[in-house]
Amino acid sequence: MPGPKQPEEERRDAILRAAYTIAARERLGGVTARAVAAEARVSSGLVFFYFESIDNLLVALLDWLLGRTIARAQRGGSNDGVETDDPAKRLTGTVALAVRRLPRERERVELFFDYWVLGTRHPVVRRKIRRALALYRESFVAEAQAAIDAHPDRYVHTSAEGLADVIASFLYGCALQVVTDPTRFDTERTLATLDALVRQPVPA
Amino acid sequence: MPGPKQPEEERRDAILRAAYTIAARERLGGVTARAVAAEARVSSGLVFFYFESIDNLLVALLDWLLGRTIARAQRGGSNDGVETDDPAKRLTGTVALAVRRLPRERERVELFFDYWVLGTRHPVVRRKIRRALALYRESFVAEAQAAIDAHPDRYVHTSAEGLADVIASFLYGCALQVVTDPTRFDTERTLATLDALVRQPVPA
DNA sequence: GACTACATTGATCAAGTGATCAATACGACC
DNA sequence: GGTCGTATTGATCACTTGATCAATGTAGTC
Repeated sequence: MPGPKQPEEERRDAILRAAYTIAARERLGGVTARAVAAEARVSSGLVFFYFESIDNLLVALLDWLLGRTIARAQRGGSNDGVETDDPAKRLTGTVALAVRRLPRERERVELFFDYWVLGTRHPVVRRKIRRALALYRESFVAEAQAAIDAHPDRYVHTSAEGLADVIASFLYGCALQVVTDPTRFDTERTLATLDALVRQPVPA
Repeated sequence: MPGPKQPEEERRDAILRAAYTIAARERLGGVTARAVAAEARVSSGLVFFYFESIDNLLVALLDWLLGRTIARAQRGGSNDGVETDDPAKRLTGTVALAVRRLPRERERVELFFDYWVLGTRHPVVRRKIRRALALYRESFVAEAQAAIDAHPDRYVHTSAEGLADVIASFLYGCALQVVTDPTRFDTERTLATLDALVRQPVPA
């Protein structure tokens, strides 16, 4: 029974939400035209009517995903930290926040890795993934610079970009471990260790 | 023209090597029965004769890959570092070695991430990947323990396992960045930053 | 040379995929 | 109420995939 049913509500969004539902359940491999159509209670042809190709749908889903994840990461990233006047403490606090958020974000982190693999064949996806990683990295540059400025004697020959890079590496690795083996990864132990590692003892 | 051609040379290994050739060129997604058979100059049926299923072939390839990569990592991991009597310097030297090795190992690291993603759907692969990651992590425990013992005042409430965890996270993140954007990632800058971050100034 | 055990082939099947498209139904406008 | 543009359907095509299997070739044995 063809014909427009709810032209007002954005049918496109409904399909996109259905795609996310499936992706959250069965990962990217489960996102097929038929599966999305079934989930959205829609014919398979309509998926192509709105997105033209499955690749386009996947890219749109990635955009949607990045919009939500990055927005949330930045919202809780720079400003929401613990109130401190010590830039170093502030930076470690930001890192701690990011690590603690990982277990909750597991679903999206998994999808992100899926897209990372997809990006090896899909240039558009690859570009978007790179850009997202770069944005995440750069979100630490400002606080890193402040920390460097506060302890110039310690960070000789160190740039804020380099420091942000190290932080990003650490966080990506934590994300990997969280997704790989959530029960094994001990968030607080890792943070305590990190703290001991970078702690600067006050000169007596 | 059926019939055994070179029964002496292990045909199985030839197929496995062909699978690796394709995987190195087009990643795991390119490893299909027909592609492997063509690369090995063999009929597609023979692939199933030796491996029964493509999943089995992929698992065998993963084993082969892990055997080579882990063996190499352990060979150059603990013993081959710079000669130092300071355990902390020795540990950072080991980490530096691991990071510097990444760009050369890029091909295999990429495949490893492919398998990591595959493991989310494939229990056997998942188990093997987890085990490989655990082995890699544990390869730092001994040196971490030595570093802690040498500076017990610094690493209060810090375990060797926790320290190895942090090191592993950092290295996994570096690996991700190397394969994502090899031209951007600055190995030496990252190492210098890491050094400044964990450097302990001698008390005046 | 016949026989047997094994290796090897390639056509073939079933399942699933993305994509196309003629047919149709609905809403709006005159 | 006709007709026109847009949504929507579902059957259908072309293609790729993993897997199967009867047929066929080869080496070794007696």
